[in-house]
Amino acid sequence: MDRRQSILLAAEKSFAMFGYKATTVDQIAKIANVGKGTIYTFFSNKEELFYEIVNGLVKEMRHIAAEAFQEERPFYEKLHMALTGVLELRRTHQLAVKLSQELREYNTSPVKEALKTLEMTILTFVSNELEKAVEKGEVKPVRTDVASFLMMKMYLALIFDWEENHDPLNENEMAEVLETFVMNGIGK
Amino acid sequence: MDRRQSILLAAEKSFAMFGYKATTVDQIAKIANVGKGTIYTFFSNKEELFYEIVNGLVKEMRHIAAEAFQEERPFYEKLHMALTGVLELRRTHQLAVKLSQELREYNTSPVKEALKTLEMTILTFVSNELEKAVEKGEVKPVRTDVASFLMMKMYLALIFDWEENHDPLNENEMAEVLETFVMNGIGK
DNA sequence: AAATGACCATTTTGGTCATTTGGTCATTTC
DNA sequence: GAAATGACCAAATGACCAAAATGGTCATTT
Repeated sequence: MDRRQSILLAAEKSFAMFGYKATTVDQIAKIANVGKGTIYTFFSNKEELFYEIVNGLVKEMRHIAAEAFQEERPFYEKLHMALTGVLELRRTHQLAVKLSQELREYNTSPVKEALKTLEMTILTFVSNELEKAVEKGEVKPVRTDVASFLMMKMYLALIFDWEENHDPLNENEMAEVLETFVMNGIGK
Repeated sequence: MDRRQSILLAAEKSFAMFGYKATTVDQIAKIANVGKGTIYTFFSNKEELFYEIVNGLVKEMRHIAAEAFQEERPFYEKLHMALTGVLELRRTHQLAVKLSQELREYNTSPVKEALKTLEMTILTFVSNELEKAVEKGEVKPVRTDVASFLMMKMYLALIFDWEENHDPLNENEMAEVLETFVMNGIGK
């Protein structure tokens, strides 16, 4: 079996199980059935290997978002599908979950980078799509960078923070209030 | 001078300078020119004393928000003034700033509580005012709990997180995009 | 009756040192 | 001879422990 591939698989498994800090290169080598040195012929160090793994997640997210925006629908429906899809992955994917926990607990610096990358990926994607929508005249002209930032923050807040202090919302309740703020506002 | 008062003053100064963890009861006593035991005749322990101080901040915030909402203006203008005012205090008040730093660095648990209280205070206030506005017919009917949560999160995000990865916005740029999302949405 | 600080149990700190870790490279393998 | 390996090393980590500091109490003082 492809050695590089089995290293990546082993690393993904270990990072997802134990996080970045608690994963040792030795361990990855063991799981991958590979000498430790071999890892360093494919990756220059542990951190690079880690980013390679994270990059997989990034691609997965972009894929989900891209699929949502590919459909023939109103802008907001596509946006909603993309953001909920991407953030649901972010919320359930074992690696992503483990990394969030590690960040809270240890502030591991490469993990911070990684999660920031994930967020930036989503943001960039949304920002581009919003720009297209503005150009097509589907939505009002707005500062797309700020607007997409706010939209993502709203989704993040409802999906990740709401339940901290409130009873859970069902999908419809969430969708409804988000649509209000994004598309119509609460003004009369 | 009133002993209780001078203890509170000393505590506020010390918490604001060094944070909760790094402030010792001995130190407070020294600054207040008071025996350590005296502190325990007024406050049952360090934590309670701390909450007393935090409560001061809470009151200050409520005052700022209440003043904003007292004016005779459209709902959104009052909301904007209240939130920017309150969050500006939160962003500049030495104690609040120090506590945020302490939370990031040490996750000190009473500090976490305290900052959560601050956030809850703002949220409750906004929620109540929004409810009034809905009843008066000034804004659309919405789930006020979720709506106020989202509005606060938007303001928090723009005021505290935006500059992490972007060039600063001036007041007008901020106000403009926030008004769009709160009152009008980006839909045509 | 109110204030105090010496006192105590518990926690935190600072420093040491054995163990572990990321990374290298001389040797082995195919 | 190119690729793989694991023994090896310097650096980082964390278990350990003595010493210091801390929150809180209470017998004594004011």
